[in-house]
Amino acid sequence: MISPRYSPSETEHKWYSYWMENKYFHSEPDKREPYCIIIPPPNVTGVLHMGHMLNNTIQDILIRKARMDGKNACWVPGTDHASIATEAKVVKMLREQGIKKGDLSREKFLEHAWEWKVKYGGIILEQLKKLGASCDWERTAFTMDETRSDAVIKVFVDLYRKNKLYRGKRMVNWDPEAKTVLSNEEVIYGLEQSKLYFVRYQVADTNEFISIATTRPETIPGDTAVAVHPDDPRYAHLKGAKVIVPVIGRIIPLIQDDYVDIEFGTGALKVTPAHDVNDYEIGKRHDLAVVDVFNEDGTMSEEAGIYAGEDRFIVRKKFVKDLRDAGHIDKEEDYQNNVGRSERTNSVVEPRLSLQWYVDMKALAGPASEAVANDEVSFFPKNQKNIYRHWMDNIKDWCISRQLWWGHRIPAYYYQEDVFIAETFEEAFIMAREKYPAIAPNDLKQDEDVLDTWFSSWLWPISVFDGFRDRKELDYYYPTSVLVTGWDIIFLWVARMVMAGYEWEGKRPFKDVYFTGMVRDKQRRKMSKQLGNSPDALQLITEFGADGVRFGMMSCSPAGGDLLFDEKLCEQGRNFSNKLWNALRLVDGWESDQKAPLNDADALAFEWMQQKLTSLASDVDKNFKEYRLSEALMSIYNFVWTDFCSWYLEMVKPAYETPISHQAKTNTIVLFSQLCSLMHPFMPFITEEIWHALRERTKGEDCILSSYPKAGHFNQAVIDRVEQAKDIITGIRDIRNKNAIKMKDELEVFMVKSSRSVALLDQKGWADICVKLGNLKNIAITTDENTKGIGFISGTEKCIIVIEQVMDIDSQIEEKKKELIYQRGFVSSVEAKLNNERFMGGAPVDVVDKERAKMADGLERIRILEEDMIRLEGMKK
RNA sequence: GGGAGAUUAGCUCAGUUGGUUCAGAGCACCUCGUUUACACCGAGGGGGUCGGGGGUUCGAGCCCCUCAUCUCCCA
Repeated sequence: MISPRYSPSETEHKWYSYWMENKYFHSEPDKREPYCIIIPPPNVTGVLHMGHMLNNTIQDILIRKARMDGKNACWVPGTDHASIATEAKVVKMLREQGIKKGDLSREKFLEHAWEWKVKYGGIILEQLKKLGASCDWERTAFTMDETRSDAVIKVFVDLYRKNKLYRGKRMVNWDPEAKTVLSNEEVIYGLEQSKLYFVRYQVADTNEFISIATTRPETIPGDTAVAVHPDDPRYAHLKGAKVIVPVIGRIIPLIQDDYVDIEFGTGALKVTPAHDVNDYEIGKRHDLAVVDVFNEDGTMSEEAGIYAGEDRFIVRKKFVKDLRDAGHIDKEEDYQNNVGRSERTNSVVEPRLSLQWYVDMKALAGPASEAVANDEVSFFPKNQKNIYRHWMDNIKDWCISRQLWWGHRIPAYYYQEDVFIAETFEEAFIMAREKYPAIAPNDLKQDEDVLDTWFSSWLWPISVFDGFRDRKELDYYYPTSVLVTGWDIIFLWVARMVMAGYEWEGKRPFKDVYFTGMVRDKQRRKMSKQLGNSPDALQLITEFGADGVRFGMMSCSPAGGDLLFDEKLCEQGRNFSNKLWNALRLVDGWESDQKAPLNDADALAFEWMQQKLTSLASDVDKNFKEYRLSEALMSIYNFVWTDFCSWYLEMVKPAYETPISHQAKTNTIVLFSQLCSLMHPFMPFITEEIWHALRERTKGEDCILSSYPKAGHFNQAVIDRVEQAKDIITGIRDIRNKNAIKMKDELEVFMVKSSRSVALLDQKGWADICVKLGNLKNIAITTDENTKGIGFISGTEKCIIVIEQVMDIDSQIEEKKKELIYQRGFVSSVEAKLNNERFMGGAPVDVVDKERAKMADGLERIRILEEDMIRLEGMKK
């Protein structure tokens, strides 16, 4: 006996192992059409969160569907090394053990880091298995493994030789806590409460003062000019003057520059070229000195001249006090300004001048921009195209060095003023020796920095196939079919992959990009660790089953739209699993009779289901093509729950302790199996379980490999006839409800004779279905429109239920009245159209014909309603 | 400051190139129900001036203008 509750945990484990043992997820190039997805590599430090669940469920759905479509499906999994995050984790771990990073050599530190990676780096991949992810695990890649590292180094050297990569001194975003540069994308700006200080600078050799406004008084020691707008009359007389930096005493020029905003503050600006991007530009224009007042950890430098070694924010307070004591503060105002913080460490980002490696993005952007513009790479949803184009049009060079140890060390080797770029030290040394014959190996120093993690992920579609060394697999799988990722990394990752694809392969890396939304909570807040509003992913799986969670994530996640997550969605998924499970219990419990022939009603019910299932498959197919997965899922859900369970199973269900015909049971199993196939990509575990429970399967005859139901022609007329039976049955049930007629009491129903009603009753099995589900004595044609009873309309057919006693006639008359008003409105609106010369002249013929049909139907319904009302009035007396 | 998008039932969203009175789905809600698959259920039902205003058209949820509100991206 099967349990009345579906319990997912054993089932899920059982089938995942089974699939793995049979190597169903593994792909090798062959003659079939490939369908390939590369996973957005999760961070090795990561644990499964809601975003991963959504994203990977989508990929799994697509890859399973492709597999069932007969394609050679390959989903390549892997992780990325996440320089900053991982290094931070390792440093923290070491600190807990009492080891300081600074005390370790680079080699020793990396040993610890690798140890950490081996121990914890695979967690997230194991978690994906719990979700049901059908990745080709034999292909698991890591951005820092040998193959991927080789690709990174090759690409660096290649770009350098092609002159698309350079080293330059630029203002960068500096994270003083991680002591590394950050890309623009890694800086998060937000409004913060701070203070605007008005500071007086004395004009040299006068008693005059000029006041500037600043939020960063601690950078005053780095001032090398004060700037005013050339058109500002307030300061015109100071042209060519010099001013004295307060407290510090340095004499600096007063300059005029268009950049200054006359309206802001006092209209005078302190210029600190070392610590502000705009000031740096001004400095270049006026040939100003650059005084760097900070160390790399955000403490004051020797050059600052004061408070050397103390933190910038502590110094801010101390220095303000000094200024105040010396009478240089005019006033202080509360002020809100945009502050950039490091995405990883949350420390305030410091603009800093430094020598870094850059990729010349303008040199790479052309084909990548073009490809998306002309849909060679198609974005879903489309609106991401604009965002992408805008970024491409305003592209900035990509700073790829990071001052860390965990990552790919930059293959740049320095000697004196020269740099040699080569894949290996040996090669670089040979190059160096050609120029400097006397050089010794120890004289050639490799760059201390590593490369940005994205500099390895942008190669992912190529490097996972070892494409920079061996074309065999690349030629088969590349370009990949679709990339599924969040829109938040469109620039960091997607755009750069497209660039890399064209740069090294001359081809798009993927055909489609499906951008998922962000997972948010019910209040639309992004899920985050800090807020603690993110449910434990694995806990959810335990509670609702992987299928239930997958259903929950997908049922409500429109393509590209944000997903407002609610556990209730998973609950709905679990309930759905249970519904399926009980449908299995029902069918499984049927005793079948080999000799009994298939009756007409069961035959019609089956025919109806088959036709409707083909229609459903057509919808699903269309939705898949447009990545409308949630719509595809919901249409299947409705079909299974309503059409299959509530209608079909009730139609064929045998009476108590009566066997069902063998054919009807077989038909039902065929239908149920097809539904399992349809649902399998969304809910892989329970469908595989039911598939096998329905009947014996031969070896290898598994749901995961079954053929996905295909779109095709279907007989709409058959569908419509049974749909009308459903409508009539619902009408009967409604009248039962309203008149308190028990389901047990059999009723007699007549349909007034018309060509349509006759055709319906001529359909074999049609009346039987109505009789069974409506619990009728009989349903038949009558020519007597005045048959005593209560009438209702189905489509344009008048039906009469023979009843002696009608409850609450007034409210039923009221209902008819409302319906009549509605129908009259309908008819008059159609009439207005038909009487409108311009409509008759302008509208296409088929539209006019439709209007005429609407008119006729409407008039018929009005006629029936009016008669019904008269009859009801008559029953009152 | 520049740009993009949104506004449809209590909530979350569909609504495909204007053409059934078109206003839909799921959830939530209300009434009834211990019929032998399932109360994680069954049957039935109610609910919206499609943000406001104007325009184009024979016809507008859909196209145009305008106002309001919100969200996001970039600086």
